[in-house]
Order: sequence, then C-alpha cells, then structure tokens
Amino acid sequence: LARYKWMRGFNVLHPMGWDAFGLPAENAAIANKRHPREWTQQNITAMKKTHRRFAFSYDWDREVSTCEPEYYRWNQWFFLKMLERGLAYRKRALVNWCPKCATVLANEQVVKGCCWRHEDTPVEQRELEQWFLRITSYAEELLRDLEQLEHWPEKVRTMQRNWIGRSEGALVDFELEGQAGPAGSKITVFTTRIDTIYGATSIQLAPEHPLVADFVAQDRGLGAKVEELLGEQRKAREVGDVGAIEKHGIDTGRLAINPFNGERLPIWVANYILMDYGTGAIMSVPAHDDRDYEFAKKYGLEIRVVILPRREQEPPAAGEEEEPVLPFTATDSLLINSGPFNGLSCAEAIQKMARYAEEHGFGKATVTYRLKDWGISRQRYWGTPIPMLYCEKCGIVPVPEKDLPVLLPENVEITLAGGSPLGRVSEFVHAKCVKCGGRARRETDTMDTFVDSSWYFYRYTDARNDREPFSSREANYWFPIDQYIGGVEHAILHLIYSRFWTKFMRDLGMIKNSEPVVRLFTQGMVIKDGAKMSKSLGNAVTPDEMVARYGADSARMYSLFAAPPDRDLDWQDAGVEGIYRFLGRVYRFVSRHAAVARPVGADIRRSSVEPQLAASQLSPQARALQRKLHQTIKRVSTDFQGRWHFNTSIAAIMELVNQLYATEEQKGDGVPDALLAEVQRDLVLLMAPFAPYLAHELWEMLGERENLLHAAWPQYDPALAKEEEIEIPVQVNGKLRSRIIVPADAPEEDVRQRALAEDKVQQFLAGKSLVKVIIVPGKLVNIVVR
RNA sequence: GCGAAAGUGGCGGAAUUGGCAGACGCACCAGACUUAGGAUCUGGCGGGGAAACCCAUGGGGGUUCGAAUCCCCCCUUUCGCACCA
Repeated sequence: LARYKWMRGFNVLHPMGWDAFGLPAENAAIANKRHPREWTQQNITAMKKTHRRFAFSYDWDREVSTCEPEYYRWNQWFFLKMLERGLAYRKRALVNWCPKCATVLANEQVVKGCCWRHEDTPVEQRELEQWFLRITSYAEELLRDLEQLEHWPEKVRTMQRNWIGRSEGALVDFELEGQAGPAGSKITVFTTRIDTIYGATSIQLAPEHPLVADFVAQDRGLGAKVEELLGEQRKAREVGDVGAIEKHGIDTGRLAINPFNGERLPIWVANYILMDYGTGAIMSVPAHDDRDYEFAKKYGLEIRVVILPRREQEPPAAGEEEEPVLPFTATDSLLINSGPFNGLSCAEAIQKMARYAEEHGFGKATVTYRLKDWGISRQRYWGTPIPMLYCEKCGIVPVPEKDLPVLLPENVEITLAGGSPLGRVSEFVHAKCVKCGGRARRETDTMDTFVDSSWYFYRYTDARNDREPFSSREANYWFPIDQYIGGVEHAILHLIYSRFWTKFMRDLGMIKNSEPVVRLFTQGMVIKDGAKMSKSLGNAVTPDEMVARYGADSARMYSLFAAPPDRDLDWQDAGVEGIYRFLGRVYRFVSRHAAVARPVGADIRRSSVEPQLAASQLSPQARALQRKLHQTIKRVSTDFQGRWHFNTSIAAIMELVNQLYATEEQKGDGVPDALLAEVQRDLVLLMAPFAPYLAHELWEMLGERENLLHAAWPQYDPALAKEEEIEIPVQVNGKLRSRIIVPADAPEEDVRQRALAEDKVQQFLAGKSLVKVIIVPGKLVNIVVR
C-alpha cells in the first residue's frame, strides 16, 4: 500500500514524513497478534527498502513511530494535561461497539450505523465506563475557525460544520406536578422555537431520561412499555436509520407546568426522542413542527396554532385562508394566542421570550452542538495504555508524570474473547496505588489510535526529544503545515481530532498556531469494477502484480495519467499496458540517439546543455522540435506548481515523444546533435518524477555522471516556446468556415484582410451584408453577416 | 427531504479566463516490416452524408458575434447530512 500511495505521487510531495501507515486493521486478531512496535518496525523496513530505491527527499533521521515508548509517554503526558484541565473525564455511557473489532468506537467512527472499518458490521450499543476527551469545549472555535481555512475543500468544511452541528435555542424549565423523585422536580427542554411555546400541548421525554426512571419507580406498569420504546430506538440506531423509526409513545399520566401560561401539559415518553441531543426532553408543538404534528395526529393530542403567516397587522382579505396549512414551520411570521407576545415576529419573540424566561428564572438562551465528546477507550492490545490506576481506597488515581510511560506488556495471550486483552495480564493489572501504596488495579483499556495521529506531525519536527513532546521552537518554525494530503474519509475523523489537539496544545503554550494545516488536498480513491481500494478493505487493484508485470514505473505513471489526483480513478489494466508501451518508446529512442550526447564533465547544475542554440539558424523542422521542447517544459512545470493535474503533464510529454519520432522518421533532417542532446536530457528530467527507474537508467545512458536527483529542473525560454506562425480559425456567424495561417504578431488589420479574402468566407458573404468582424488576437476571427 | 459535486466519442479523460469540442491514452480498423505477430513503425477513428454541408458536450429554454464553460427549469449519478427538537 505504501508503494501504491507513492505511485499516486503523494508521499513524494510530502516534505515531512509518512503517515502513521499500516495499522493492522483487518481484525482484532491480526491487530493483536504482535507487539505494535514489532509490526511497525517491519513496515518501516519495508518502506525504507521501497523508498531508498525511489528516494527523492526523505529525511530518515526524523523517523517517528507512534508505538515507540517515547510516543506512548507523550500521549500519556497529554492525557494527564487534559485531566488536569478537566478535559479528560470518565463516565458510564452508552457507547458504540463493533463486534468484529471487539472494541468501542467513537461517534465519528460509526458510518451509517456500521463500523468505519467494517462497513457490513452494524455497531451495537453497550453501556460501559469510558474515558472521554472534552472536544466539545472547543466546538465553538472548531466551527468558527473553519471560516479561515480557505484553502481547504469546501466539502470538508461543510462536513465539519454539519458534524459540529451548532444550534441556537433556549432552555426552558417545566415544573413537575405531583411527587418528585431523585431526578428532581423539573423538566428542562431544549427548543429552537421558544416563540411557539404557547402552542405546546405535551412534553416528550427520551426513554433514557432520568425522570422516566422516577416515574417507573412510582408506576411499575410503565417499566415494560418504556423498555419497549428504548428497544425500538436502539434497534433503529443499530440499523443506522433513526429517521425512519415509526413514532411511538406512551402517556405517563404525569403533568408538567408551562411556565409561560401555567398550563398543565401531559408528559409522554417517546421512542424518537434522543437522550444524547439537547436535554433529552422536548416541548411538543404540533401546529408548528413536522414531527410533533405527526405524533399528535397519531395519538389525538391537541393542536394549537400560535403562528400565522405575516399579514402586516391587517385582517386577511376575503377568501384568504385564516389558518395556515399545518404543520406551519416558517419563521417569517407573527405570533397569536401567545398572551403578551401576540403580534411579535418570530425572530423578535425568540429573543424576547428567552430573555423573559431568564428574568423569571425558568430558562435562558443557549447553544447546543451535535458534536459529542470523544470517547477514546479501546479494548485492544494495540494503542497507548491509558495511564490511570483504580485504588480500592483512593479511587481513580492518575499515574504521575515521572512514572511515564506506562508500556504495553510484551507477552500477551491474544484471543478474541471480550474485554481488554491487557485485563488478562495480571502483572500489568496489579499495581500499587501511588497515593497510599495499597492495592490498585491498572486501567486496561488503551487509547484510540486517532490520538496518535492527532499530533504525530508535530513530533516529526523534533523526533528525538526526550524531555517534551517537541520543542516549541522547532514546531513554531515548521508549523502550520503548508500542504496536507489525504482522503476525504478523514474529514470528520483525523481532520477534526487534529484540529482539536492543535488548539489544546496552543492553550498549553506549546505552539502559536491555532490550526495545523493551511492547505488541504483530498485525493480521489482508486475504484476497480466498482470496488474501492483502501487500507482496511484491501486492495481492489494489486500493485504487486502490476509491478511484477509492467514495473513500478508503468504502474505509477498510469495511476497519475488515468485521472487528475483529486478525482476518483477508474482503474483499467489495459491502461497500464499503454504506459508500458510509451516507456518502451522512450527507451528505444534514447537507446538509438544517446551517442549524440556525451557531455563529459558537463555542469550538472546548469539547466540545459545548449541553451543558446539560435532559433534563427535552425531548419524549420529543428525549430519545431525546439519549440515543442520548451512548450512541454512549460506545461509540465506549471502543472506541478498549480493544479497537480499530472495527467496533462504526462500527455504533454507523450506529445513531445511523438514529435521526436516524427522528426526521426524524416531522417532527422537538419536537427543538430546539440539540440537532440538537449531534448533527450530534458525529456529524461521531465519524466523523472513519473518514471524514476527509467529516468535514472536513461540518464546514465546519456553519459551523465552525477546523480539525476541533483540535476536542476529544466527551464523553458518563453521566446523559444513561442510560435512564429499561428493558425487562426475563421468563423462566419460563429461557425467555423476556414483557417488562415498568419505570423504570430500580425497586426489586426492584416488578419482581418486575410480572413475576408478567404474563398470560403467570400462564399458565405455573397448576397449578405457585413455587420462586423470580431478579432480575438491570436485566437480567432468571427465575421458577422446578415 | 436538505446540501454539495458531477454528467463530454465504444472507454479513461483534454479544453486554466466564454473563442477551432474530443489533446493524450485505451479499444477498434487499415497499411508497412515480417516465417509469424499478442512485437514495432505509419495512418485512420463522434454521428449523418457521395459531396457541399448538417448534427453533436444529460434534456429544454435564455444571455452573447460566439456557450461544454454564464443564467433559469428539469433529469440522472455520486458523495455528505437527515426525527438534532
């Protein structure tokens, strides 16, 4: 895979290092078979072997692996820093569980109800004690700063915006009538439409709402029905289609008081209310909310209109509907039936009513996010141990900084049995409490490996540092990253975690930047017969086979030629063969003509062998070749600097080679050796990024002594790239009728005369009157007649 | 349902700003060289037509001297979001 990624041409453009690649993702069994360090070492060795051969600009001294003890230490150190600042906490929660991975997943790691690595495996919901990182305390900033990431794809920014899901609204307390239980005596609802509160006709609670437990305690009959609702909701979640759930609810028989008008509203429990959004409780306003309307219709609840389409205070005209069509959810309207708030616009009412609630102590304006805290506990062998102890006497005790790192034990019996693999290693589990010296149990969960990837690139700047994660001086020199490359699949995973981590490190005073990455480029995926190629799902295309058959150059060059890198690539084996043929064509040409170019002792740092070949002294054919060369250098160079559309770069090189063959066919008439030598030399340099093996071999064949990698990139001369004569299409009324060949710098009047003089043009002019002649210099002539 | 991106020959794709639609490659056809060709080289290759010419960038309108490109409506595909209160 590493080779493949390289073939796509991305790693070579990455100045700092490689991705935390090769995490064994297939399944927990494979993942846990070996010590992560061993696994990674193996990968690094393989990478080095591959990259030495291809090597461009890697700095091997900076090697970092996220499973080195030093890396564990700093992960753990960061964790303790978060703990100190209240950003890491432990709670019992319903979490996503992938049965294949045998581990917990964060919300971000669930795709359509399935594990992000096993798209065919629905996640289950389990209740577990877990460690969480409070990414939500950065929600506002993570959202706001998206605005300044102007060099990120809009798509990724939108996805993050949606994921954070900011929503402005209000909290309102409804007092409970009757006996209160341990969960308290009021229900707090979250609403974005406080302006409709006079239309509320019931309260709906999530089945897991704490108050529901109180109700059940007081009314045994309720319990079973609530369980049923909860079951329906969990099932819908596992299927990943909460939206399609059929709404069900039960009346608890209890009442709550609307603080605005003192009305008593029935309290229901419903299967479509989610405990983990807002407060897990809503006020139901059937007239002005689609879902509430559907629910009220089903159960015959009262529907009360409190918003009317705006009518500028005037009575409706004759025949105009008095009542809006329900449910009426527009907000550019007026309040009615709302006591003192009648006649206000919705927007006004939202403000005033929230303020009113706050003044009277039963509510306030607030902001809610869809983003939830990041659950990082994983029940795997792979990962950084969470540095915590559970003491029988002292409770939860962090491992002190001086005792870090807590390392993974070496010899672990790996099975797919439930629970953390570390839990079965008694030497690891049994520990002494650092506070009281008594018996303590070590945390046996490890951290999500996304923790590793959240800051690995900072470590690259100072990989050998054993006193701190990295020095601020180094990091501030290098950061933020100018150009980051990866797939869109990390839009709300890695790319949001690492933004969070960066902001946290900034708040620790370690770095100055608030964002890790200035420019983000998301490359397309490789698709073969509809199947996509990925680390976790395996290779739809087997690079090794392609490499064995056609060589790495062909396979790599094809992958760049077949589509621009930001688009998905539809892999076709026949295409690789085409490139293979092209490379053969280049090889054969240079083999035949290498003898003209043996610049013994030539200065390798000069951009060309013979830059001063006077254009005027060349035969037309030689001049054409020279022009083509300079045009090609120009095209390839600008593609590298601009859009990275290497497919067109390669097409340009192919055109140059085609022209070389055409020239050769005509017996090379009048092409001086010096020119041919220059063309071949530059051709090899242009090809080097795409076909390095071949380029190196041809380079030697041309008699070059020094390493190709040290040679300067060829330069083009705009004057030599320029055409002396150009062909200009001549249109009549926008239709192509003729072409004329004129000197490139011909004055407009000449072009006009030539165009009008054309026979074809005259034919179309006959019997009509000339309206005007449009001349786009160097491009075209359009003659308008009527 | 909401949002975004895309739709160009038999196929992958070119056309950076409104200016020759189809670069480059694959596939296919023909020729050359050959004992042979699944090698190589050369040529052809959007559709219709004998030709002149006409038609063609998902469909329909529009702006313009001129539209694959800009605007409006519609269709299709892909991706993201979706009882988020």
